[in-house]
Amino acid sequence: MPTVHDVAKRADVAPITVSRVINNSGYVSQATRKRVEAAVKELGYIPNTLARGLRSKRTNTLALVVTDITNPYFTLMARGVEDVAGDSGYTVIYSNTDESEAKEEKYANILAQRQVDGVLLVPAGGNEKTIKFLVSNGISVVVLDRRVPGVDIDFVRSDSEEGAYHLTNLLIRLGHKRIAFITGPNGVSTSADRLAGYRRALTGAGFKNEIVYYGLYNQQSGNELTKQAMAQSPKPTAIFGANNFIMIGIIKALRDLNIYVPENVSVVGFDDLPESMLVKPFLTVARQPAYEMGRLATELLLKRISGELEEYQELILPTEIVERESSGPVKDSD
Amino acid sequence: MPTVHDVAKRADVAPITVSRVINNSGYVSQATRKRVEAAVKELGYIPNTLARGLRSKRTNTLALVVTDITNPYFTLMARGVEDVAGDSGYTVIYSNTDESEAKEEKYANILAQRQVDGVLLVPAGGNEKTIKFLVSNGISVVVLDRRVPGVDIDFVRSDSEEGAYHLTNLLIRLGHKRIAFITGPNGVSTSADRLAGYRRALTGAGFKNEIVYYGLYNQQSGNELTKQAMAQSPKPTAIFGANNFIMIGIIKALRDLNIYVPENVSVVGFDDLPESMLVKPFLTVARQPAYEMGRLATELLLKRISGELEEYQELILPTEIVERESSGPVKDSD
DNA sequence: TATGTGTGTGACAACGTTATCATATTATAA
DNA sequence: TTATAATATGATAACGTTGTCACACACATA
Repeated sequence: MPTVHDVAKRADVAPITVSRVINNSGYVSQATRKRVEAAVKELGYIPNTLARGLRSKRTNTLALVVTDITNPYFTLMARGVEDVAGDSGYTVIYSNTDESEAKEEKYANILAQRQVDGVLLVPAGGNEKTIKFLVSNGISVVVLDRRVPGVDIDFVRSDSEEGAYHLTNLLIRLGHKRIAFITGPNGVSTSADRLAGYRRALTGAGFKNEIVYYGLYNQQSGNELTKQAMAQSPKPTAIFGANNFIMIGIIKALRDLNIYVPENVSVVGFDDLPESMLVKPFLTVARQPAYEMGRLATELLLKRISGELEEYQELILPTEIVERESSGPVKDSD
Repeated sequence: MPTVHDVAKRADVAPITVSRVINNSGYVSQATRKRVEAAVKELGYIPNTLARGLRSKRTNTLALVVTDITNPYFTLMARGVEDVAGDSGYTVIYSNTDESEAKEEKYANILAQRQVDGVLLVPAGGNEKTIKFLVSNGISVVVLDRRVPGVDIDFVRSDSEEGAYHLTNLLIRLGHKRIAFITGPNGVSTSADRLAGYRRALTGAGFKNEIVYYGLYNQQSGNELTKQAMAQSPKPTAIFGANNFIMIGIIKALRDLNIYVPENVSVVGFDDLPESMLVKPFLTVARQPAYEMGRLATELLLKRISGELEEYQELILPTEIVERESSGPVKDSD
């Protein structure tokens, strides 16, 4: 492999001049630049990012740490991240925590070893440990999707409370009075915020009977909790799933129970599913602007890295209610 | 940030001994190891992978280059890669080429700069340029999913020809005689192989009327070509989509045309869709063992990197035919 | 004419780690 | 008892790049 030295020798300049040419920094005359560029091409020179990073303290690498990259919500977010990062010459490393703080810490350690310039983090728990660890190792952090109380850092998320409020109100307007809320882990802020929105809507309508099930943000959990909910008497006439996978679990459970949606039970929830994978979109949802969140968070992170930012930011984006077939008026008998 | 030197000073040893402890290499006495480990902990020492890689020539990084990581086929493959890589202490970088050779070359260059130890490549075109470039830069390569003729390298893919043959035969057994084949780009080997399987089945049944449409491996292309196909007279009674996104395009086009599946037209194709995202699996498919392919390819790559392999391997895994509701017997009138 | 500013180039050292070679001690085999 | 191997530790240099400082020249300004 040729190095700057080889290129320098061939172009009859000092290595540092080669560096200036490939980094487009400092002063280099047109003639010299041409000679160096020719030498680079002739030798097939490829700069070594390890040596670069070691010396310059910048790796042009970001990390996106999410709970589950196969969730289309995070996949779309990743696209937003990738697009902004790529345009600025950054490479992105992805990691999955599966909602485990242990995994999160493990990855944080790896990212520190790799000297990434910044991390976009969807925190697995409410724990601030990872954030502090990264920051103390000189790595900029933007927290995505979730709140972490009492930490001075940049945040980007959508308005879970407001989205859940509107979604619940939609059900109430359709005449539903017994609305079950099936959500994720108790300690995760999105769970709490969506629950708060659901509660605000119920309270606003004068309802006192909240029906809440905590579980995990996955299909199986949604499935099991739906069966629990539908075993009660009287049954709920509508179910709110706190994320997309939970919603699918709900729909499948209802089908197993021979309960039609929306004729017998309405279903709504958070996060859309990708049109590219569906024959027909069916679910009424509060859609989070995942791509935009990824974009904004990355732009924020890059500014933070370059030091152009003073105060910490907290960006909260609105959700969009998309009404489809899974929600309908309550049956008269209910 | 503390370095090996700081740790060494604190543990009263030479830096190289610290290196031996954290790498578990060479001889270190129990007592010394304990002291070093204590010092590492006390100082919060984190090894710098840049320096490590620069000196040792190994970065413990692999890259997975696919055409579209949002395709669940590749997402599942990525999981297989990640699992094996993670277990062996490797980090994985992901890149999307969107079937563009230009992007592929761009990423190959970035990966070379980053000194990755190996690349798992789904080649965008039939071009061997990228492969040769990587190999010439000392990077091991395993080619996934597609053939590239005339290149000495490791291959892992599934048996497209055989899968397409069985799928087509399934339609023939159901009485279909006019079977349209909607596929991806002409130059991509999976297109060619699946077409070959389709042809072999037709020939075996004595049919002469192949109906083939080339396009892209996406929903829109599947959609448009289906409308073309259904504008012919006589219409096909079954359509074979060469991948999952094409299939979804087919289904949507048929719905737009008020054609029922499978009552009026049967639909089959390659690649399954993730159960986690579907309310109800519906499509009859040849399922490729994507996770297993990812696993095997990564194991192969790691062996190739460590030099324990002599001859180049070519692993071809069988597909699994999953019969569901989208395929049914042809109507009598046809 | 003296001074300052923009331009162009290079020498040197350092980033943090580990490969390589060297040395010393202890255990084992001949 | 001597030779040989296994164990334990360290000194030195090198990986490939760029930050920092230095120097030289051209031109403009006071």
